Amino acid sequence: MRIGELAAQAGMTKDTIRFYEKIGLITGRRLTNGYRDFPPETVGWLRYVRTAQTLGFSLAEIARHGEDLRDAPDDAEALSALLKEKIGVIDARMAELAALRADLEERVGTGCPLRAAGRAG
Amino acid sequence: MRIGELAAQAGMTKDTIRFYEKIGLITGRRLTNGYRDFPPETVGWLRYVRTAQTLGFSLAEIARHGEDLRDAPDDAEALSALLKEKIGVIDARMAELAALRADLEERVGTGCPLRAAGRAG
DNA sequence: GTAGACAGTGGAGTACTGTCCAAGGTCAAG
DNA sequence: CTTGACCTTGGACAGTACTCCACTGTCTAC
Repeated sequence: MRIGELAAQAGMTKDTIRFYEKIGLITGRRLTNGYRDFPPETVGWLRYVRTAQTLGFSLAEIARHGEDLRDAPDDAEALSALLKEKIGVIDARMAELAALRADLEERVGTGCPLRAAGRAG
Repeated sequence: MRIGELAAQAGMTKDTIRFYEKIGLITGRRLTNGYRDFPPETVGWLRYVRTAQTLGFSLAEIARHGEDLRDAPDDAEALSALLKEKIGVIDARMAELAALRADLEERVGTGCPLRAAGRAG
């Protein structure tokens, strides 16, 4: 798959994909004419990248996730451990969100504006 | 409260606070000697800012939240509506997180690496 | 062999979010 | 009246994540 099609399927620009390749977030072989050639799974990976990104992970972190998982391909236990670690991060983030949500919910009832937030303010 | 104490209580640097003032995220009066003077609620507001930020909201968005709430101070209904809207955003984000989490959980079981993710890849 | 769609490179520029620094003003204590 | 902790400003710099541009090469079709 060449860069144009990948860009279309992943919903991002070619420039973005070249940028991601430059920083090591994705890798691809080259055709004899120099064109990039990506395997179809890259689409899924790029979608995962977008999701993780909107959830607050930096590209560097996401790249590390990918490497971590790539580095332990034949060790199911290590892989599980890694995935569980990521799940832990997500759980922490969800807990933060839940706390913020509860905060706002409380304020819906009391009509107390945001600036008076903060339990120790 | 002067900038140093605010910085200490909010857990950020004075520079950051000056930056936040510059972009309109916080406002404060000035003492006669030119020093900034912040009301104590600013601590809570800054903590909210940090939380919202780690949840993926930009400073511009957060500033808008603040303005929205400031603009409807005496209208309890409008305020509730705004808070509910923010809660909706949080719920959407949590749903995304939950989906990502489920994705990873499934992979913990199957040992399927990340790159094969993406339902349409 | 020329047009047009695709691809490549390198480098500049942008927006956001800070962070650091130099030069200087304010104020309380000794 | 100096020292030291605090404050002011303006501006330079940094890291992240793109985005755009000019110029050039490749491939397909006519």
